Amino acid sequence: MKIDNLEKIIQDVIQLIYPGISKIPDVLLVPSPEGFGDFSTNVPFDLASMLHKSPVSIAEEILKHLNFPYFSSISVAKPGYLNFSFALSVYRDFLQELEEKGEKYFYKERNGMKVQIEFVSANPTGPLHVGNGRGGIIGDVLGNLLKVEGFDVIKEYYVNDAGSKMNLFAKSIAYYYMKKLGKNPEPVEEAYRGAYIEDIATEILNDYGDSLLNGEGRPLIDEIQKIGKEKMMYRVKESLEKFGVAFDSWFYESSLYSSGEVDKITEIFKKSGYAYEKDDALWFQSTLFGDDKDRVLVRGTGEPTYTLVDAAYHKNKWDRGFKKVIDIWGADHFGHITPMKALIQGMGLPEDFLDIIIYQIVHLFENGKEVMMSKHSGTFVTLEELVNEVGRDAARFFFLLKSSDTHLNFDIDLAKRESIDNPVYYVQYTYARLKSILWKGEEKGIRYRGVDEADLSLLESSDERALLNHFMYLEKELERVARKHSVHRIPFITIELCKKINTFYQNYNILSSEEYVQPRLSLVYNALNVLSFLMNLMEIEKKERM
RNA sequence: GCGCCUAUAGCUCAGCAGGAUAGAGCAACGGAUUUCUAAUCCGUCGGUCGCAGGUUCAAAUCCUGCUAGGCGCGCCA
Repeated sequence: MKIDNLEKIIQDVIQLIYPGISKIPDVLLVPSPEGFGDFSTNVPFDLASMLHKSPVSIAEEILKHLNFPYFSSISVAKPGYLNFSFALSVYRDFLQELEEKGEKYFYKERNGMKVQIEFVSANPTGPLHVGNGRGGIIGDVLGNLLKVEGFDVIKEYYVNDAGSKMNLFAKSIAYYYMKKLGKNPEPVEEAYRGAYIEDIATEILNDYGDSLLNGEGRPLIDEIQKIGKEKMMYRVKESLEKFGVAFDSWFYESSLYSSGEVDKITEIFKKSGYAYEKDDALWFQSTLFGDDKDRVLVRGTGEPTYTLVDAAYHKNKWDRGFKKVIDIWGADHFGHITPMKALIQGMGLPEDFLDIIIYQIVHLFENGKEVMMSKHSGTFVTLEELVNEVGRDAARFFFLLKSSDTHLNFDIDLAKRESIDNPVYYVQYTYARLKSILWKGEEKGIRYRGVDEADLSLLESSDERALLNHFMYLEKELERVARKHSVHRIPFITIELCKKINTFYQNYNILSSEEYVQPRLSLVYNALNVLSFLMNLMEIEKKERM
């Protein structure tokens, strides 16, 4: 028995009592405040205005008709709430299923809908910085969650390996390459300056000697761009691996040129009637779709803009069969939302095809001062440095813990200092504690025999009941998190669960509680199921011992 | 100037499909351990939910107007 089913039952009863109501409001069962039973609904309030009756009288009317064995008690509270205490059979059914399926309990049936999540997608012109880590964890965990919710999810990294930034990157490397070969290259304007640029130049020199010099000019730059990109992507992938973010797919911007898709999309826009020529450029009439100005698709020079290529990319996503794509962008890309959504419509794709999650900027602080970061100047803290500093699990947890709408102030000193009492350790510790109960039980010859042999009626304390209710409510909560893409709720939910587990742990010595052993072990056993599921969702390491 | 994000306890932040006394962690103070992991637990202290209006039986949550901070407004990506 799930909460959903109980909600449905209540809703059906309301339909029976008030057949005249055209649209019955959704019955939502939410955890009750302490002392008001297990779950509550405020449906009587919604009905009150429709029926022109007081919420309390409606609640009482509903109460009269709710003769179901699922509720051990139902009561009406002051302004008009309906409070429910669940019968033990509800928990028993639930635990039976949870024990049988384990973590799979939370996985919904596949719904056949293909969803693509595109994130990080940093230009391969430098190492990933801490901001990329934030986008990375949001996409990674959202992808995991959507898989749980039954979607076919692809996590994709869009490699912006075409365009002027890439060219500048190559020139920046070429400068050092030539210099090391005793040439006297012209300094590059606006060059990338990080130490990695010179490192890559050195590597190229070691790998290829002066052989690239033969055809100076374009071919040299082209060659260096190709090699530099590979070397950079190697580093990017390495950083992501250390951070624990894995992609299913790496999509290269350059492939859109070589496949002819960029040209094709240009034709599509020309035929669409939404494009026009002005000042030698091709413009997209995005103002028709709510933009405040039209956008250039093809420059006067004949080169496509990023805007056009991104349109081609999203068309490609659609052609691959995705029914929903979720792009995760840093706040500095905010301005691209309206044009992008306009492009989607301009190409005749459904408006709701694309969701965009914007995460606010990450500010780094060290020694009480903000660290100014810029890829161009080469002064920034890389994701890899951060992971090395605070550890993979702590870094993931820390980034995940804040709503994407909130600016994230990352105090490096605090992160280092907190690494010892970081909430992630609390969660891991809780897991290890539960594990140890089972081990110690084995040693003593006490083994959990399954919920069928546990007398759940002995679980009468509020600590124990709170755990059961938390288990039951998780599924509903995750649905909401998935719908709203608010993955930062997951660590909070996990911490709340751990808090309840630890209170329970502290208040009862489970292994020496005699007739209570089996029912209490059912809580331990299933808490492990639930906690393990949540940690896997976030991909936080489960330590058996700490 | 326009658009978006943010403003909740000393600090870092949850809560915002409107609902019961506004929550957590850290910090401060006081307790709990012959016991399954004290990396724990319990308690105390601490809040005009940025300001002012409005809608509602009910507003931290919705609407309007302000204020402060951030981000964005390229034939860059």
